[in-house]
Amino acid sequence: MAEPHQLTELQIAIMRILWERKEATVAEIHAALLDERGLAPTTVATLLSRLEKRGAVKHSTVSRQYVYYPLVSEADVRSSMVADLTEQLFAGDVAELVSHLLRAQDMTPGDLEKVKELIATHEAGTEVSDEHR
Amino acid sequence: MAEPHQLTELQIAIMRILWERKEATVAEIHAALLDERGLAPTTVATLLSRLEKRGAVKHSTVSRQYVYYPLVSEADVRSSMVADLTEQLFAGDVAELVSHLLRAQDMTPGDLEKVKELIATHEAGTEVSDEHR
DNA sequence: CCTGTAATACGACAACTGTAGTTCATTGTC
DNA sequence: GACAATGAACTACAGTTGTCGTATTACAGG
Repeated sequence: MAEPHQLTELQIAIMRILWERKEATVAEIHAALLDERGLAPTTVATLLSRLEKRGAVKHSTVSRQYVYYPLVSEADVRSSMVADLTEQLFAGDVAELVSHLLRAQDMTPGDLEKVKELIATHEAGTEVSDEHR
Repeated sequence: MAEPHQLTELQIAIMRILWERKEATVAEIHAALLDERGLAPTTVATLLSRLEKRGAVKHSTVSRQYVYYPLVSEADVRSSMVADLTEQLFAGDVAELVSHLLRAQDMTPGDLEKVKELIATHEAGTEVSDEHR
């Protein structure tokens, strides 16, 4: 059984819908994906079965329709996948990843601003709780 | 023809060796991977052929041995894969990725220090004309 | 009851990946 | 010149993924 935290693009697309709505029927998910991808309803159903088989989602039955909901959280998947990427491409060095983000044109000046704020907030948060102990 | 910039774990492991050494024979790559993975020499050869087929590496022949070298740079692969991950899991928002890094236990205090330095250096480097590295 | 319809279950197929065995060609040695 | 060793080419196979078509089942109406 494959890691339920390592997902492919399409699988993530499906999970994203589930994460947003907390739960959804096959038909709903199919409808949500119709715009960008022209998938057949059965295709979506197959994907969901497979995701269930490996523990990423689960379903309950409501009047002959399956209602799926996520078993793994978005945060878990993010953590897992970011960690893997960091491990594989940056030898596990998170700072190197950020360095890449800065160096490559990946980060816009706006992003940079936001990041600086994030760091400030983050430090304030951790520092305060530390020092007020 | 699959994107030569989207690589799997094993493929990256091979590319990493090539990136480090600039070039290597099949035997060398096999030797380098022997410790962690117990791959047969033919397995490594197969992987390299496939990587060549899709344009990630190329080889020249030196006295009946293939010497492979990378066609895609580590920076390219990093950019491509980080961008994809950001797109899929963070709706393309780089700041959100960093935010995740901060929030999750992914980043150690040491990493945070390094990141702050990186940002400082980065800003110094981009506003004034700059030096070279 | 009978039947059409809406949903799921099941099976298929092509690509790609990880993994390796087997065959074939080249070349250094007696 | 025949032979063994070395290295590449080719073939294979199972597992996962993306994609569906078809079979089956259950339920609402008549």
